[in-house]
Amino acid sequence: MSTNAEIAGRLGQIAELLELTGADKFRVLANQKAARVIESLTAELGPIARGPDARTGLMALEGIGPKIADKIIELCATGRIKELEELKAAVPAGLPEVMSIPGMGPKTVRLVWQEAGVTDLAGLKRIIDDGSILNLPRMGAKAVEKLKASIAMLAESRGRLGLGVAMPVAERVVALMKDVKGVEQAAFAGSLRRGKESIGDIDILVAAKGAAVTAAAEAFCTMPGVRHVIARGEAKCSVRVSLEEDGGRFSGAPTGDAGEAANAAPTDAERAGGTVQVDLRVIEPARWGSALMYFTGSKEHNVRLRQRALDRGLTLNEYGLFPEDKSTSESPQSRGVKAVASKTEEEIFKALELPWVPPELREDRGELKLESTPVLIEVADIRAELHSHTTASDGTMSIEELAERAKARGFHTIAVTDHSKSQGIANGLSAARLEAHIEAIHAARAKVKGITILAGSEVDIFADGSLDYEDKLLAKLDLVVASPHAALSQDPERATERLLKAIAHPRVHILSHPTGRLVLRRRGLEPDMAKVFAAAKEHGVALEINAHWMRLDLRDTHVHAALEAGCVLAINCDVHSPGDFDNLRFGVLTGRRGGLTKERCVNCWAAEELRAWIKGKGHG
DNA sequence: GCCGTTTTCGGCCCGACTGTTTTCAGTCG
Repeated sequence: MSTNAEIAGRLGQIAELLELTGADKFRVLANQKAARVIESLTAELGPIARGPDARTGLMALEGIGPKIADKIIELCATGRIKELEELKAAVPAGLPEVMSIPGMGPKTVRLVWQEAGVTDLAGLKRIIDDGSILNLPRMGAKAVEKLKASIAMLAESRGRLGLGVAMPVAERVVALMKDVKGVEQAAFAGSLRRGKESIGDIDILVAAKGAAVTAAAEAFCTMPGVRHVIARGEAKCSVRVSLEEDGGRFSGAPTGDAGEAANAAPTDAERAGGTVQVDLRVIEPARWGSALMYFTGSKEHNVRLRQRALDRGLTLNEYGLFPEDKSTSESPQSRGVKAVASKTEEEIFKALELPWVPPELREDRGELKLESTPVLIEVADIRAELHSHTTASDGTMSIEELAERAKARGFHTIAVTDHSKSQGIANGLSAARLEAHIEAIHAARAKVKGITILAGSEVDIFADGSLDYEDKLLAKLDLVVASPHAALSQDPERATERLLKAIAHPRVHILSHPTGRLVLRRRGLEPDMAKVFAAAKEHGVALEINAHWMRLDLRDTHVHAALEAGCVLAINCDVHSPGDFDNLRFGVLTGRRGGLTKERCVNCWAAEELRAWIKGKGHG
């Protein structure tokens, strides 16, 4: 049994070790690319690799040729890859960690390994402490000081940040940069603009000229919260900024989500040592579009765009799209060549004969084949919240307050879905309490006008796929949201059966946070998602993107696959307290990354359409 | 190690910053 994650992991290891042996960099690149491709697949490769046409089947995937196909087949058949074993034998096990130190690339690691016998982090520290590292070529006092600082930083900054932690920091910095005199534009770019679920660092882009350039760099490096200036140049600065994180119910707040805070790992801020790296680039206003594109990435998307430019006799960089001139190696911008396009992203895409591509789709997952700009879902399209909790279980609001808050957001419908009886720690409702709660919801309906309040429940899906209430009781509800909360490390086969059984239940409307994963913290279930999607399509069950930034479950690649399978989706905030409504944008970003449109999201439907779907499903 | 509407071999994106250097190698994004 080899999951895609395992296959990708092994290939990534091969790439890393190859780098350390000084192998051809394109061979390294090929393994990295294959790992990346496999990681974002939703269909499992295992069955293909064990099937009759394994080699052909695998080679149909981009980036996988005969050699890598054979490695995958070998792994699935024997549980190991000979090449990897050999590399592991040849490269000391501690070196990959040494290479993870900022400033230590493959060349330098090789140098300290071969010339000074360093085989792990302790060895590196040793030659730094005894000063012998200075005897190596290109190793001066300053380089060693930086290395020391990097090692110290590494201990406290390993790990990435959740979207919800990074976004407020980025927004604060952008607002600050916009206030600098002479700054014409400021925005965050990078993986944050693409809406990725986790962020390594924050990229800030500023358009300015003349005195404003240095003013921007100065303001950036001295802004509140800067703990350390890593680099400071005219056009580029890097700093580490203090973090404040509120993980809400996932970080030990009193309103624990079914006790999940109790076994949760340290918060992002804690793991990151309380800081995040923020990079600033200052560019001329006339080059805003090309710079924004460049720094938004993804890297793979950019490579693809550059290739496309070259195919058209053009060359693309962060300064613009230029005519290619093979007679010189000097860059077009330094020769004063006029750009074909540079001011806006739109004009550059147009010059490359492409529609503008929304940032969330720029992952080299086929977005350059789009014939027009897709109209993806937006926060303003959402008209209903279908997953929320009140004081009856572990929420902080009464039914009336919840409904008023939802109404204030412009929603036409709110579903009250408190926890079911087995969620004892979340004060889950017994059958009798649920009966009474349904009555209370009906009473609130009469009080709060201008919004439909649905009586629902977030019903636990047990490990065997059965539900936490009797069918007779479920039949009294307007809406049933079914979720896995416990037994989240069961094997993929059982997880698949579990979810399929829940989906097939005639009373279930929405499968909520289907895998139970927590971003950067917990893997959650790893069922055969293709089967889950096929079943959801068959039974008309909506698959939820839980909008809390620590869940984002379904994840982006699942969203894409679910849409391909013909499913409808839901984006719910899983509201426990008033602020949770604000997480909607993270769910929407994730939906957009998967190509979600408002037509395919039940929360965007008009009241009558939504009601008809709920009713039809309920009697189905 | 992958890939091919000019290729089954010879390509494979591009620039800033840093530190150690006198013209550049390495790292990073």
